[in-house]
This record gives sequence, structure tokens and C-alpha cells, in this order.
Amino acid sequence: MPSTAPHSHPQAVALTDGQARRSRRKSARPGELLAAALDLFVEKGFAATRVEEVAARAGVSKGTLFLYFPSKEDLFKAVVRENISGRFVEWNEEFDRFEGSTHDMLRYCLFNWWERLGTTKASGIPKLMMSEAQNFPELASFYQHEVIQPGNTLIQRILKRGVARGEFRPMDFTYGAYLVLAPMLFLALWKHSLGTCCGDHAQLDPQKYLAAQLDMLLHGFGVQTPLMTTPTEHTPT
Amino acid sequence: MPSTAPHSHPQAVALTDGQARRSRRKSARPGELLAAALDLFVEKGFAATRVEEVAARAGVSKGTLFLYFPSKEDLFKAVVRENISGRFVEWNEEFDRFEGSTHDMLRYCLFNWWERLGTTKASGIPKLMMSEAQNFPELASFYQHEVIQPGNTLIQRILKRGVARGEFRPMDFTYGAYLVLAPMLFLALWKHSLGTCCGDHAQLDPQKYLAAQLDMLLHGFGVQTPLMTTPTEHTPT
Amino acid sequence: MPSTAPHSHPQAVALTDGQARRSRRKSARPGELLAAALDLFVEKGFAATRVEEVAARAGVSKGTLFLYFPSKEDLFKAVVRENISGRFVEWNEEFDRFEGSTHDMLRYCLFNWWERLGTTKASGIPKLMMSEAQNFPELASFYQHEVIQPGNTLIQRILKRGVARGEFRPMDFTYGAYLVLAPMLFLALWKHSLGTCCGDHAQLDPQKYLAAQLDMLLHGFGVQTPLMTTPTEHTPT
Amino acid sequence: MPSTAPHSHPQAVALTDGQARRSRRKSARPGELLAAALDLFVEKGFAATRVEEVAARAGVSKGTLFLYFPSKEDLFKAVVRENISGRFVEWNEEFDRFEGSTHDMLRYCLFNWWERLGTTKASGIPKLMMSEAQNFPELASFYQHEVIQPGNTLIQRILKRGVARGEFRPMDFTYGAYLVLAPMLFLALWKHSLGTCCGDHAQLDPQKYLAAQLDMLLHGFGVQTPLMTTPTEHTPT
DNA sequence: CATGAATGAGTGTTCATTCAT
DNA sequence: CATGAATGAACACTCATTCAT
Repeated sequence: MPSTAPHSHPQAVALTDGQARRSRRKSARPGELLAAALDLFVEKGFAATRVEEVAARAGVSKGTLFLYFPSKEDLFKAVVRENISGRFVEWNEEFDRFEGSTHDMLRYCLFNWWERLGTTKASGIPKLMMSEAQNFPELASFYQHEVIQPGNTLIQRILKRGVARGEFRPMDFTYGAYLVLAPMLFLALWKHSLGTCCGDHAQLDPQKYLAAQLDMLLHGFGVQTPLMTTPTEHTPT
Repeated sequence: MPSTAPHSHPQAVALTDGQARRSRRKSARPGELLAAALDLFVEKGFAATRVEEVAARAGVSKGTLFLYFPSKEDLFKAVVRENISGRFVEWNEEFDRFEGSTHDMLRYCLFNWWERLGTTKASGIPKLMMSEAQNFPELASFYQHEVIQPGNTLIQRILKRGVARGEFRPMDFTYGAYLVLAPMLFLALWKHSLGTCCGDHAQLDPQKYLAAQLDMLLHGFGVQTPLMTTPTEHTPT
Repeated sequence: MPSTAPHSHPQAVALTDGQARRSRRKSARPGELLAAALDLFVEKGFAATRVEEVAARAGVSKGTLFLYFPSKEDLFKAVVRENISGRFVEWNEEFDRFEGSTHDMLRYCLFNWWERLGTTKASGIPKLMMSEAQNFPELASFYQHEVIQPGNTLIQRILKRGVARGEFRPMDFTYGAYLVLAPMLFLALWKHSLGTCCGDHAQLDPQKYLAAQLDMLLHGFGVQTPLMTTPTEHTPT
Repeated sequence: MPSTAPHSHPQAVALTDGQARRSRRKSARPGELLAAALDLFVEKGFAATRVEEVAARAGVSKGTLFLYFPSKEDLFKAVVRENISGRFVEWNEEFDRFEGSTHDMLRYCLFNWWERLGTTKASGIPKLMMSEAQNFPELASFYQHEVIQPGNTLIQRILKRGVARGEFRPMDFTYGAYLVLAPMLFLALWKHSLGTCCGDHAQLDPQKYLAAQLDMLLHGFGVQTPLMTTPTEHTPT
């Protein structure tokens, strides 16, 4: 095999700064692979997604994928970690700046959450986590700490604000937060499971569902003097 | 408990007369298979469960399983019918017989549902469906028709009763039913995903969660004149 | 197990005359099974026929079939042996009685063969033999001796008669007979293979095919003074 | 014999320059697989041949087979195309170039067919099809379209040429073609069924059989003025 | 670095055969 | 005699992973 290694650059380009700008140098392979994998994992689930398909969608060969991720499971872990970074800092800041009623804040929270996350690919991650939590306990724990807890805390801040301002009744905030989260997660889960297969009756209009959810959160089903919650400028597009 | 109970344990049958009525004895195979299948489906998911394993756990051979269930999907459907959809008749009858307030009825519904299903293996089925729906559209459709629809209808009957009796405010019943279902499903989903792996903070006390859920369903978070819902004897353990 | 063997006739009915009237005594099981098996073997082939189906068509259980035939292969052997008994005696007698021209005799032979065998289930046996000959060499040999050879001999008698009477040219009778047999077998084979599946173009009209065959046998394709073979009263329905 | 011959034996390739033109070298896998498949299909039938066995005989793993042929049926079709249907182009060209009498052409056709196909493993394919046609309608249809039809058409071209040149009598070409095909198929069928098991009397000398066939095709059995078919140099061994 | 040919363990389903009753 | 429940070997096809080039 004389002169059979054309164009080989064996002495690898010695990255000086470990992480910072890894997104452009050399090849953007890992990023493209992660994007492709997110798409497919969300679309078809972990088990049903073939690595070859991920590689194809990222425009590389199957072998290349295994160059970057030692196994399909590692790819999955990377995908989840990549996509659930800290949006909570930003959201907590929004909370701090908010000046309207807590009713409005809750409304804003729900619709805005759906708009920013629910309508994107990222909305598939909760379903992914739910499905694979048992198989990836360490990831589940990671998700619990990095997503569920902060989310719960943020919601609790809202609820506490409402109680503090006399807008909400006193409550157990831990469980109250879950009551707000549950329908949101349910909506995302539904969208990526039953909602995709049973065309007719299984359709849920997110806007209507969230509106109903909000109404119930604030007033319950019980008969009472209806509240005059006037929609404010915070109502999302 | 006459000897016709579907889940009759085999060793309990104790046939006194050897042959005469061999037309009913048959074998407890189907029941054992259904139990084994429920265990494994919930534990590992539909796709990841091997029929051979189900058969082995039921103490029969792979061939025997296919004697009773023509396919893996049929086995799954039988499991769902045995544990969920087959019970709607009974639940609707309970609804018809119920005489208390609709508040009580909703309370009874929630706690009773958790007691009868939530605490059993069957509570894993919703998670199962969420996970596998995309990859098994046939099963998803089946579940939609045999579980989601009837469940939704049953909840709607309760809500309509409440409205008719002046206990609940008018509402969009379709979405109202989802609002009741969502937290129940969330509880079941949680138990079988995040709840199993992240021991500490991820624990949700079902009773407290359901109580919070009920309170919110009836009154919302908003500040209002407290309702006089008198807890009745129907409240389960 | 007291008195558990009802109606048992253990001391088997001791057939005095081995074979003669085995068709009525006791049960007609074996005969019905053989008939059912012939139907199904011809229709679907040996491998694709399930013993359960044979038993069902004969109105007995699968277990009963194995009571009479130790294995599926044995059943096959019995079917072939049962159905290719000596029709040749009768046909040779017909030959002896025949008084017309040998042209007419050949015509009569072809059309009559098709009518009496080709249109019945028995026409499927050649195909069966062809398909399974390798797997049942002893049967193939049996078939060779009991069917092929006598058939060949009978055809040769016709050809020799034709030559002796100056109607046919001299020829190698062994191969001549095969030339007559080949299209007949071909017709039967076709009917039970390609003819059954490819509806349109694969259809062969037996009457036209046999007529063409006869014409060619007598005259060939070559240009010659056409013979005045006037169809006689022997032309079949 | 340039290196593009489809059946090129692997050890013969002897790459001189390691990499440069690696785009053509590929591997001899498909050819080896087709050869192994032909052997086994002919030997044991389509249904009874296990793909793993084909792969093993070709010296590759089961997975590799499916790398080249998406399914067992596709493998079969490839075998048929490689050995039969792919050659009709060549045969039609031979027809176009032929300049002798149509008698000679028919002779050439028969003997050449036997030499090129009859003496090879490929001669087992017709029997294969006859046996499996009912159980694999897709294959039957394929064979009908890719083999039967073109073969029939080719024969018809010969017959029509004979009639056009005044060598053959007018006839129904469809059935005429079958009359030519039938004995050829019979010969191939015989070789692979009865011919294999009943050593002694079941032997058919192909040369003599074909000669008899040809003689009969041209002249029939009837007494007539002998034709002056001068055997030409085209007569094969 | 990148490729893609090769692998082989794994799985749902069928069906001839057995045997306790 | 007759049954039918039970068996388990067999088989086509998939896909994550490896590795020579």
C-alpha cells in the first residue's frame, strides 16, 4: 500500500481552546448529528430511530456517527443534554420584570411557553424523557434536576406572588405547581403521541386547551361569581 | 367470588370431580398470560417485551401464547381490555347509581380511580401508550377508541351533571374533560417514569396531589368565596 | 380416574379379510382424510398444506389424523398411492376394441384423457409428483413404474399400430411416446401452476391446445399436402 | 472477457493498484450469492431454501445477503434475471442475424437452448416455478412476464418467419409456440424430477429426445413426402 | 478523518407432532 | 378411539456496531 493515504492530516489540528468555538472549526458534524438525532428521536422514538437514518439526515456516513458518539445511547444522552440548557435564567428575569396582575402572568406564562417551546421540536423532549426514563436513569435524574425542578420553582414563584398579592388563595405550592405543569406537559405529550396518529377525535387545539386550562386554574369548575379578568396586552400573538 | 373470576389463580381451583364438567375448567392460561404481559409491557414497553418472555413468565411455551392470542398486538389489546376498557361499563353504572353532589362524585372519581387503577400495574398502561403510539398506530387507534373516548365521555357525563344541577359553571365539555384527565394521566405517567428513578425529590404523594387537584378543579386558584363542599363518606383511604 | 374410559372398544374389530371392503367398516376416516388431503395437496402443494386443515376438511381433529397416518409424509404417500391405481387395464382394453384409423385413435386418446382425468382433481397429481419427486424418491420410483411406464407403453402401442397400418412414419417409439405425453403433462402441469395465478395471458384453452397438439403430431409445422383427417364420431363432447 | 463480467470469480481480479479505481472493484458478492442461490433453489425449492444457507454457501453472513437483495423473493427474481430473462435480448439478436432456413433455425434453437440452459443448473428453474407458483403468486406473475411471455414471443417470431417464408403451414401462433415450448419444458422438468431419482428406466437422452421432437415438429407422425431439410453447420454438438 | 461493507444476535410467528385425558 | 392443548424448532428479516481501507 504505497502512498495510499491521500490527504491525511494525522497530526490533528490541536484545538487550543477546548470548547468555546467548537461549532465552526473543522467540521460541524457533531452539531448536525445532534440536530438530526433530535428530529428523529422526537419523531419516532429512541428505539425506532435507526442510526443510519440519523447519519443520512446529517449528511454523513454511519461510520462517522460512531466516530463522534460511541453508541446510540450516548447519542441520545448528548441530544437531551444539548437541548435542555438553561432557559430558566431568562424566564426568571422575565418574571422579575413583570408588572401586571398574577392572573395575567399566568396567562402569559402558559401561552408563551407553548409558543416558544410547544411549537418547536423541543416539545418532543418531555415525551422522549418519559419514554426512556427507566432506561436512562442517570439522564432522568439529570432532567429532574435541570428541568423539572427549575420549572416547578418558577411556577411556584408565580403562585407565591399571586398569594402574596392577595390574588390567589393560600395553597400547597409544591402541588400547586404540579397542577399547572401537568396540563402543559400533557399538551406536549399528547402532541407527540396520540395526537399524531388518530387524526379525527384525537386533535386538541392548543389555544383552546390552554384557555380552558387557564380559566379552570383561576376559577375552577365550581359555581362562583365570575371574575372579570380582562385580557391584557400580554396576551400572545 | 365464584370460580368464574377472570384472574382466578390456578392453584385455587381445586377440581373435586375429575371429568364431568371439563367444558368449563379449561386452563387458567389466558389469565396468567395477561398478567405476565401486563407486568412486562409496563416494565419494559411494548416493543422491548419479547413474547417468549411473557410466555415464560406465565409458565408456558411461546407456542402456547399464540394459541390464545393471535399476535403480540392482540395480546396487548387483551391486556388493555382486561384492565381498563372492560371496566367502563361498571364505571358508568356507578355513575348512574350515584346520588350525592357532583362535587362528591368528582372526588369519588379521582380517589377511586387512583385506588383501583393507579396503585396497580395497570397504571403503567397510559405511559406505555404514550411511548409506543407513534410506532404502533394500530394500537394507538385502538387505545383512542377503547380508552380515551370512553374515559372522556365518562368525565363529560360528570361535568354535564354538575352543570345541569347548577353545581358547575357552563363550560366546553370536551376540553373540560381533558382538564380533569390530564392531571390523572400525569400522575400515572410520573409514577412510571421520573418517579421510578429519581428517588428523592421526584416523589409525588398521590393523595395530596389528588386532593390539590380536586380543590383546584372545584375552586381554582383565584380568591373567591369558599364553597361548602362537605367531604362525604365516599372519600377513600 | 374411575370409569373414565367411556365407549372404549379396545379389542379392535379384527378385520378378517384384509383389504377388500375396508371402505365401510368402522369409520370411513382414512378415506375421508385421503380425499381431503388430495384436494389440499393439489390445491396448495405439500409443504403449504397444513395437516390441521386436512383434518378439519375431513371433519376430524388433528390428533385423529396422526392416529391413521404416522406423519404428514406418510399421508402424502398414501394419497398418491390411493389415486394412481390401474386405469391402464381399462385403457388397454379400449385400445384393443378400437376399430377406426390410428389418427382417430390418437385424437380420441388425447381428448378423452383430458376429459376423464384432466378435468378432475387427479390432474393435480403429476404436478405433485414433479414437485416432490426429490423428497420422496421411493414414491417417484413407484410413480415411474406404475404410471409413466404404462402410459408410455400404451402410447407406444398406438404409435406402433399407426406405423403397422402405414398411417405413421417409422420412428423411435420410446421417444415418440414421450412426445405425445409431454404436451399432455404440460397441460396438466400448467393448469395447476402458472395457470392458476396469472389470470389473463396465462390461460390455455385445453380444447384448442389439444387440437393444435393433435394437428402438429400428425402433420408437423412443415409445408406438406394437408391430410384429409375427417373428424369422426369419436370426437369427444 | 473484460473484468466487467458479472460472474467474475473473486480470486481472479488481482488488483494491481490498491486504491485509485476502487469505484469499480466492489466485491464479487452478488455474483457468488446468485450462484449459491441458483444451486440451492434448484436443489431444494424456493420455500425450502433458507437464506442463511445461501449466504453460507456464498461465504458471507446472512446480513450481507440482505445488503444486496432486499428480500428472499428479490433474490429469486435476480437469479431468474441473471440466468434467463436477461438473455432474451441476446437471443432476439441471434434471431435477427440468422440467415438460414427456418427449419435450421428451429433446430438451432432447440439444441442451443439445451446446451446453454438445459445442461446448466438454470434448467431447474422451470420446475421450481411450477412447484412454487401457487404459493408465491408474486413470483409466478414475475415469471410469467419476464420468462414465459418473452419466450413465447421469441418462438412465435420463429414460427411466423417460417410461415412468411412459406416453410411452415399457417397456424395459431399462440398455441403453436406452446407446442414448441412444452417438450422443452418437459425435458427440463423431467431432468429435475423423475429423472433424478429413478436411475434406470427414467433416463431420457436429451439429444435423441430433441431430435425426435424436431422431427415431429417439422413433419408430424403422419405419412407424407419427406422434407428435404438439409442439416446445416448450425447443428450443435 | 471518513467510509460503507460486513456482521450476527435477536424476534414474531407457524406448524408438525405429542400425549394426557 | 378421539380429542385438542401444549410444545419448540425453524425462519425471514433488522440494525447497532466494527474495521479495513
